Amino acid sequence: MNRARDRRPRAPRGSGERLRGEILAAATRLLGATGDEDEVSIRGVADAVGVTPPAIYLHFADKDDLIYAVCSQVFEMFDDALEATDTTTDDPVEALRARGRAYVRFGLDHPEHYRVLFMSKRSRSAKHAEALAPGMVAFQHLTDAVQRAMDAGGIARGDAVLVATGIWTSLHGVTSLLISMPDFPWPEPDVLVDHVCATVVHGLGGPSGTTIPVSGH
Amino acid sequence: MNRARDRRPRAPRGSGERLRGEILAAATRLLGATGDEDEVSIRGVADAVGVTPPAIYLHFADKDDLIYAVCSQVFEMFDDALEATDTTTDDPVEALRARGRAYVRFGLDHPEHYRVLFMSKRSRSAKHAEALAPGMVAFQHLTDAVQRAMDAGGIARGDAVLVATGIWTSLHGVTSLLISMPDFPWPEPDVLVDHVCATVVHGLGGPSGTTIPVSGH
DNA sequence: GCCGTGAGTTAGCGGCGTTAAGGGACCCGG
DNA sequence: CCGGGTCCCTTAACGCCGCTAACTCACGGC
Repeated sequence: MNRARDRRPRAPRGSGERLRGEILAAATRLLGATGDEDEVSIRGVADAVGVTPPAIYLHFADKDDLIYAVCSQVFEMFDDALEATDTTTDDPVEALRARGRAYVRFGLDHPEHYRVLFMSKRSRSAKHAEALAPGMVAFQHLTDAVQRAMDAGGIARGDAVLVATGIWTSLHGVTSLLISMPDFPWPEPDVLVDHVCATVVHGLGGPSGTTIPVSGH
Repeated sequence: MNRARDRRPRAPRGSGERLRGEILAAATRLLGATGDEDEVSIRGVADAVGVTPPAIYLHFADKDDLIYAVCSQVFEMFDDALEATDTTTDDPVEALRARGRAYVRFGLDHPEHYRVLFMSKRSRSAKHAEALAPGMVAFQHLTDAVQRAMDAGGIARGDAVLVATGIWTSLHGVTSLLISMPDFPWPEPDVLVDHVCATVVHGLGGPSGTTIPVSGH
């Protein structure tokens, strides 16, 4: 491993923030390498940075704070990634599907971060809610996209928030199961994602008699 | 707490299995009380039973083995609970919806166990797969129910396994998010579950022009 | 009555998150 | 040129954790 056993040189006077950045970077690297937050230990991070464990606490309140900071960093790109899909099409229904695909892709691209924010058990702290804030923005944007699809007549009118919630939970279901049960005999992820997106969207009504492209065997 | 600090009387000769049962019961109780597997410690379980920690290892290989045994116990009722819904209706599409509602209800009734089996990170051990076996039976039965709905013309024909997978992931999405993000402003769980079930099923096609009962506000 | 064996125990290892207290280099006022 | 403050980090330790090696001790069979 990349152990920096050699003590890191003392930081110059003004730069207390610098260590914070190095800790964050090391933690990010370790979380990515192990794929498991429990494998990322305060002691391990300290060692990778070349510092002693208590030094971490000068910049982060506790381990959760550090982990959330790492995930928060990644999730700042979350809403951007989803919003970017809006430019790919003018059809608001197709836009919903593209958004769904982007959601799942983002989760699979950052499985550990996704797990920490959406699948972990310590979901009641204020820190967690804070780290999750970008996700809440993304939810609002999903609701907006649903409303646009309704206004355009692409899907049946109804409670946009409820419909957005339903879409979100379904996409989360795909994402989280693909992450946590990699050994299940899944169909090709793309096929599954497209199927769920199609099911969810067309299930909302739309032009009557639409035939669903259920991917046959 | 219920600490049984007093040493438990020595077990008679033949009854090695008895302690196993007591350990399992204590672990089940502790998991239910704390709602978090990490809060259930070998030392805590041993203390609750009135025995020293190493005694646990006479009956369980390691902590995961114990936790999985606890969850496995609960999940033996899983498939039964879902299959029981089949007797409630003759309409195979309505049967699918009833099955979906039962799935979510089971997850919410046993959140810690559901989390361990479907949302935890140590999902690669043989023990885990074993504990999950009843869930796999339930998946097969879901696939069968989907096939019946297709045969009856209730939903569009297609790959029953893919469709079942899509239904499962969507239901899991609702269940797992309700468990792990209790503070999100969810709609009433029943409303959400019914909405997702309706969306998923009607999204699969069926008689053209079906109007979806999207629950408006 | 001795002896094997089943059913536990005592003692301890290495790891964890976290905290209290201390030290040493730097900057500034004198 | 020197004393003091302050910032950055260390040393030492506490109390948990999962887990293991080695031992004890009562019971049942010969």
